[in-house]
Amino acid sequence: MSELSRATVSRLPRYLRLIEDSADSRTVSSEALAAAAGVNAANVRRDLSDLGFQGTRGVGYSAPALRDRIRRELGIERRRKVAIIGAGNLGTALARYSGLSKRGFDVVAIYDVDAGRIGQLIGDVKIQDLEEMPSDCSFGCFDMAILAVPASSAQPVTDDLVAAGIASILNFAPIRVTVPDTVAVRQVDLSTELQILSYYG
Amino acid sequence: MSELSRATVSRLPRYLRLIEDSADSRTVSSEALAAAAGVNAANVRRDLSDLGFQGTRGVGYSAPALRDRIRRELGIERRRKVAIIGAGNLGTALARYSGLSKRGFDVVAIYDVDAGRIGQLIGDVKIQDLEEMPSDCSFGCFDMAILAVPASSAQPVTDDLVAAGIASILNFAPIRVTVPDTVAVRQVDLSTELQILSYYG
DNA sequence: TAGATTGTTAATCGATTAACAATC
DNA sequence: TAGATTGTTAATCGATTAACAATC
Repeated sequence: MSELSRATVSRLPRYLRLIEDSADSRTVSSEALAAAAGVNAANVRRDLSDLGFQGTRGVGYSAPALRDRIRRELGIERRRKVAIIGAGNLGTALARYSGLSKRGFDVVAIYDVDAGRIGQLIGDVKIQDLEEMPSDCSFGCFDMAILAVPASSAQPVTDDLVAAGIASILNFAPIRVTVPDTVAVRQVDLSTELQILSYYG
Repeated sequence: MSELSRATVSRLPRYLRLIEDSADSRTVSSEALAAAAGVNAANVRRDLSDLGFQGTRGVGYSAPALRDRIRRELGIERRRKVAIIGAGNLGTALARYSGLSKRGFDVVAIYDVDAGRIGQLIGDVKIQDLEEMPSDCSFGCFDMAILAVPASSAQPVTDDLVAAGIASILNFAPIRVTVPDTVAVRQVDLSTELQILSYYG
């Protein structure tokens, strides 16, 4: 089985969202998916074809079957366990975001170094000492991490996560972190986003 | 003057960051820029050529001149004024991020609807009533907005911003907003990022 | 001159899209 | 059958890269 292109993978969540947000309809057309994702209908058909997912000519695609297929492809056919590192304003905001649960992700742990925060609850998750993070990760409590720490801590924390066997990292710290090829990373940088916007605005 | 490609624009902030973060060196090579941005050196040379920026063979590119050129291209040769809409955990985290100032952006206003928050200070900016936002925007107090509001408010607030003449919107609310073609928008969605990571992780 | 590095070309690669036969 | 919509091809478009002459 060949890999999906990066472009295709980046569109799958948009297709999934349309299906999940329109709970009732049995079928969905490439045209509808295209409109929701902001792409061309031929592009959608190509994407789903690459996925090995077949529709019915004259009818469309089975919405529940497509939902399951995309979830399986994305690896969220079972729920994923996520840890949030850093319980400052950003980490707290991310932890409180209830949409995560709806999309297949459970925040199972939150870590911080501040003794004043450790032990407090965010939702129903207790903030733990960051020192417990590596063993929890090694133990398989979670396999995805969201970095919401200061720039200075981002790389050291990343190194600890990698050593503990993390699979994926979403980095909100304002600095790029480096990892081995075995670990998937995405970086969200506020300044970069604003600079790109500034060009177009 | 033809437009830069989207791919080129998305790399300019990475080149700029390298130069800004290594304050002392007079020249920078395409090889160094490529390593920092994670791309091919030929790609860098093509990008800078598209920008109309010339280096010196055998030497490299003038770092200060390139910095100025990229800033000008991105529209941050003068500082940009940014408003943050929503003073919850996320908005507060974004407002407190001092890196913004270093990258050419000044947070000049923060708005919220919560009477308990209005009047409080974040850094040296006072949280204002959201009702004052449209007139402030029309008056030119800011021309970029960061949305850190709940999903249900994102589209209405966006509509108000558009009506008031906003140039660019960075949307952190977990929902896609629609705007006229005249307005630049970027959406940062936590669930989508995690779903893409989940595929690769 | 010798070494380094740009600027540009041509080739390649990857992604998008129009178009339409297939078929429900 | 008639209308709708997929699945796929071929064309096109956009972006990347190797290679190397130009030249500092």
